[in-house]
Amino acid sequence: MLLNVDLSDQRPVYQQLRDQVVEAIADGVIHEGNRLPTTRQLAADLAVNFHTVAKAYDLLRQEGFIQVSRKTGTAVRITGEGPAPEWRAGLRTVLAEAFAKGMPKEEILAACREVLDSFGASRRTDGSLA
Amino acid sequence: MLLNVDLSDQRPVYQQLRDQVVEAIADGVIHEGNRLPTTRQLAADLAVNFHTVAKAYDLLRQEGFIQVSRKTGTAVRITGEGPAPEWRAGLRTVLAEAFAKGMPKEEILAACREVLDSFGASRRTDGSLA
Amino acid sequence: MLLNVDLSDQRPVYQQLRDQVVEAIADGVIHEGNRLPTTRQLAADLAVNFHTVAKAYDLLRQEGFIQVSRKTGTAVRITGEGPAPEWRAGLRTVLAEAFAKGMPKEEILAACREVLDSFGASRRTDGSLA
Amino acid sequence: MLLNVDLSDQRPVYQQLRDQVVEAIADGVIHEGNRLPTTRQLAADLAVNFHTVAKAYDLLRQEGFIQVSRKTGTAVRITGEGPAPEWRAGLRTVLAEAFAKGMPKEEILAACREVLDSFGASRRTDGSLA
DNA sequence: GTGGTCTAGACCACA
DNA sequence: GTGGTCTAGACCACT
Repeated sequence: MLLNVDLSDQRPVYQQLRDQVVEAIADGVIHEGNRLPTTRQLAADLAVNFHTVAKAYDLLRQEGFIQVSRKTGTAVRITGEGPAPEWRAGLRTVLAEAFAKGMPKEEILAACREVLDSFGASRRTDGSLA
Repeated sequence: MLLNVDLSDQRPVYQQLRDQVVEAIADGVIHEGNRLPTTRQLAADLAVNFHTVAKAYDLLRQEGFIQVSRKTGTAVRITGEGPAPEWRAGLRTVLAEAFAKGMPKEEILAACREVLDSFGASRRTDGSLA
Repeated sequence: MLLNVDLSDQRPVYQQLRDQVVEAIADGVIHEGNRLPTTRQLAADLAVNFHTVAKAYDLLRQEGFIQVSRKTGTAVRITGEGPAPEWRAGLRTVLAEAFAKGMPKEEILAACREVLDSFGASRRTDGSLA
Repeated sequence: MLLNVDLSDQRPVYQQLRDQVVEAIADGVIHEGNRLPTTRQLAADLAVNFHTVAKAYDLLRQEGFIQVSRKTGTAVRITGEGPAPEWRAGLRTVLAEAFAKGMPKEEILAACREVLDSFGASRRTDGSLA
């Protein structure tokens, strides 16, 4: 079960799914060309409304993380174009939260390094997502 | 005009204000003990309802960034306790967004370093926030 | 009618509702997973504004007593993490009130025991809260 | 400095003063007949408005903890009549907070015992309060 | 004069 | 149909 829904999470369900797919790509758990389950399939597995899954997929498509085709379904797509320009604003806010709470810059940077080190390490064979 | 509202932003207004105050603290633009404008004053300056400002202030108070007193109004408060444990999850998501888009780890780390370098540097003389 | 509002009470209405829900959980009248009425429904039943009920629910959510989901509404959540550290300060004040009024320590302790004995005993069949 | 004011505390200042006096009586730090500072004196020491101190004293007087005389000033008064009937409601709420958070009854009772044990032990010679 | 509470009602996001 | 956001305005508590 790679994707899951936490109802106690503040984020909307579609956002949770979107974030988990992005992190799964970063982790290397899913790769370029891997196919994602159909919206109805994933919705059934997670016991959520399929419109919710569709919204998450649509968001991922707009952001360029996946490619949707009527014939071949939904597939992961690595573009290499880098994040959108707004990305830095989000990074700035997250880092500011820690620094404004008194966390030293070196520790924040160390945390970033640790997180980055955890990316691109995992591999899985079956490619199932849920 | 340190604080401002962008209606085209998808974030709620109170969240924008919260984020801007946190970044202003990280930037060193406002410091321990500095007073923030009164809810009604800031609301008037930004042309939003005072309840919206009050919600932003309440959120900042819950997070420990400010101290609200009926006597002295609202003041910045530096705790030095570090960010909440959930903070790392948010950091992970943000960094994953860049890495999944093909941005190299070194570049991501460089971006983090740049953002951190921009903190704690600014100073302003008048202390006005809006 | 499990929840009710007393306008002559000095506590704000949202605090009364919060306290009553906490006591209802302690009493065992409502359990893990039980759904609370919707904010607008409860507001209508109690003849208060739905924002007031929403504030009570938001407080309970912050404290970890309930879980709010756009999907399933509001549900009771038992965490088992124990009270916040500040809890002892509140306990101390309450006990001091009795002791400073001359109530003997054994009697105070007996009162605590009685109150605790009354918890976790009740059960109700219909599950209606208001 | 027996009494002090914490602006970051959620409680109003007059309530903080009232609680501290009650706890000081329970602790045995101040006794029957001890005189409290004048409102103006205490207000000056704590750097608060003297109306605030007057409000705290008035509350304590209404509750029977102190006696106010134009001639002899304000003095502590132990009545031995026990707490007001509403006291149990407050106790119930505090204990419910812990039990609803999963704290075992024995632990709650142990906490009550510890707090009670801490009462009536202290003594001070000079009787100064602030 | 500050923040807090409550009301009333509109509109939106989410599922 | 649920909760969330925002507006508008009244009144109160506290200092």
